[in-house]
Amino acid sequence: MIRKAPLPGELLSRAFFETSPTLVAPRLLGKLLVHRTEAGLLAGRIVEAEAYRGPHNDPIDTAAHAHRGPTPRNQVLFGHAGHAYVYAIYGQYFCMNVSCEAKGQAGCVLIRALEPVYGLELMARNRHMHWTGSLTDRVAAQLTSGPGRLCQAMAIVRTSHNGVDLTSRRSAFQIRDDGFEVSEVLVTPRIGINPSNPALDWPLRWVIPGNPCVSGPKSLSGDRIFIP
DNA sequence: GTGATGATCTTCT
DNA sequence: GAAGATCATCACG
Repeated sequence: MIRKAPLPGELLSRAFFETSPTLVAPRLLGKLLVHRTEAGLLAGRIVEAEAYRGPHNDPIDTAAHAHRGPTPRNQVLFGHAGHAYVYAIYGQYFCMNVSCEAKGQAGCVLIRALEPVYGLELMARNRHMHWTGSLTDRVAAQLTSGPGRLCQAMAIVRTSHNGVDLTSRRSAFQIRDDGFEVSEVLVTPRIGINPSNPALDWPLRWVIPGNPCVSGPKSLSGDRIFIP
């Protein structure tokens, strides 16, 4: 029988995600988002993530899709943890989240940026970019810096991936730990929140400092946190 | 490098 | 009917 090549690292368990997104988001930094496609293996290291809290918290996170309770769009967020929540935004892009918390409670982590690791040429094709064969910092950022860009590069679309269990061995779409260690992260407010939103300044965005693929304004400041 | 603008369409009110 | 967890492009300094 034909045996598929082993995927890098170890699959993250559901327990990893069955807690507050404010704990999950920083822990996801350095992990691999992996997508096994017909055209080849795609994978990127998570370098930026944001937490969106469920409506059971006080005060309510009014920037979160789940803040008014379940709707047809956000129902995945109220199910089991570790599932992909993929939605369309601004008519032409997708954003990819991982559901957190126990079943019945919402909460998720938005994956905002990756550092490309596997399938670079295919990522470039997905992004309609010319592939030169060398991965400069600039090219890496053009591939997967930003939630819309990384979905395009990783071939993530709502119709195929919304609701997929990222913790299943059978899934072509997973998050894995290849042992990469992150010693220091930066916390900042989230990107793209409406200025009139009370949650505008909540420090719920985590990045790997200095990574070329981190999105958003470089001027955005935050606090450094050292992970023991 | 930074900042403004338009594209484009789904979702919820 | 309005807003939106964005991006590419263009002007400007």
